[in-house]
Amino acid sequence: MRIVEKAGCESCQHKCDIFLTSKEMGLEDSLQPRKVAYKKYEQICRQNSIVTHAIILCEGNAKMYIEGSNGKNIILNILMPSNYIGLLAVFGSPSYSYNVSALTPCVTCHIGIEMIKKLYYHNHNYLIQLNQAFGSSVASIMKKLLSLSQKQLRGKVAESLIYLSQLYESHAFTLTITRKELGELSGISEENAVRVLTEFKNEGIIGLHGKVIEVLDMEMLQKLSLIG
Amino acid sequence: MRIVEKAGCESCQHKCDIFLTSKEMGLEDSLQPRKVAYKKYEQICRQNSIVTHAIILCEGNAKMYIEGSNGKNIILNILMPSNYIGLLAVFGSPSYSYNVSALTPCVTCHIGIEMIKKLYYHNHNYLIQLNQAFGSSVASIMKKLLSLSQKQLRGKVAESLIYLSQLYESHAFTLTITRKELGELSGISEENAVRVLTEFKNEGIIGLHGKVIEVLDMEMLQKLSLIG
DNA sequence: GTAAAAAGTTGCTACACATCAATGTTGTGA
DNA sequence: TCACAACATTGATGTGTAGCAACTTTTTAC
Repeated sequence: MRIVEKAGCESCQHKCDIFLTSKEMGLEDSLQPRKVAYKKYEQICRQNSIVTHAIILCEGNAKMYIEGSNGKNIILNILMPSNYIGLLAVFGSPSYSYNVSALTPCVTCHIGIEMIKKLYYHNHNYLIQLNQAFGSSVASIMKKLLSLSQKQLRGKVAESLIYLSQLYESHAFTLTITRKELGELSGISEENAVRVLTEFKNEGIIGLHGKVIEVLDMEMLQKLSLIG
Repeated sequence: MRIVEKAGCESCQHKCDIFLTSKEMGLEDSLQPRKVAYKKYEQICRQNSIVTHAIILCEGNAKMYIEGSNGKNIILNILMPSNYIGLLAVFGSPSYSYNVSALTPCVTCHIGIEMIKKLYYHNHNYLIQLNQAFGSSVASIMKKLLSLSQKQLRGKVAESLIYLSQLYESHAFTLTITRKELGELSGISEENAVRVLTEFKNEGIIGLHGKVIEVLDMEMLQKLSLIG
């Protein structure tokens, strides 16, 4: 990781109004937000480490995941600009309860936790936005909980494909994750992720060419996801 | 459910300062908090229904659970006084993402969402408390996610027993849930919940007499939970 | 451009777990 | 107190899924 510029961060300005507000407040330089660049695979934040900044993803794709005691991971989310990264940890807990690492080269915006707290009181709209983002994260974790414990292979993969299709806002998309990671996103093994993808291709539900996936029969995917 | 008194609610006053604040603010009667009584098994809030009140559990035990499309449940938490019930939904989402129902007769305190929003701005300490409770809920859901997807029977049950022991703050406790619900709490079938309990008893890890469980070897439980 | 590493694919096997069934036990309401 | 329902327990069985191994394809790095 390297710091690319001290302040500015126009790319996430539209979202959170942090920068306008920070200017209004006339904050000293050391409290101003910073942009940081990460290489592919680099870890942006680590489970159990202390939260010192709120982080917003400005460019690139990242995965949010938790790792179990046996070394296997579960991917909770794929993060896109301009998602919050530090969000779930900022106010609730002093340390991260998950990892985030870069799937592609990424640029993030780091905002000191002290400044966030000032803004917290200064701008109520920002606060409500933060809480809403928080809430929808919880809802999506709940969904994953159900999916992992009750659905079987095909239902889990179907759900992941629907998720990815919504994430990329298109029926055709290029995966930024490997088959192993698709397995971790679905809570299944790499091998079974491959097997189910092949099945879906053979059944005409999806088109499959390496990392490029095209959803051909979304209705069927929805159905598969629902029945498990 | 029945409304037992219009305001007051001394039992949760120590926790959130809502009532002191509401008096300071001189709120009209219709906005004052209300106490509500529920019978055993009665549902306190329902998945997908609209959130109109923040709810605090004042007396009794309740289970927070989500239900899947196949009718099977996952119990997220056992709630004790004075846990928040509506918490995860209050600011994040307009509707509940889970169910809560009474395991024993319960008394709750309902606070109109409008009043919560007023308090939100009026008392910053309350706000921070709320966010911290929110955060620890998220952390516990993450833990469950890992447990469900990576541990096997004995590890899951061990984790549930540790959870219950901490919940009741004692090595010996009387379950307010059935074996089926212990299964739902652990993400396994009722039959296997029974089998593992019997195993643990035969191995001298726990004492077992119907609903009364005594943890005899907490260290072993911790170990079992960790290795999965 | 070539070698090495990473990612992807397929078949086979073992087993952990859910499910079914039968039966015993406890609790509850008339 | 009796009858019925809910809860608890144990054994037998089928199957969904992880893990292993062998192999091919793609990507990465020098």
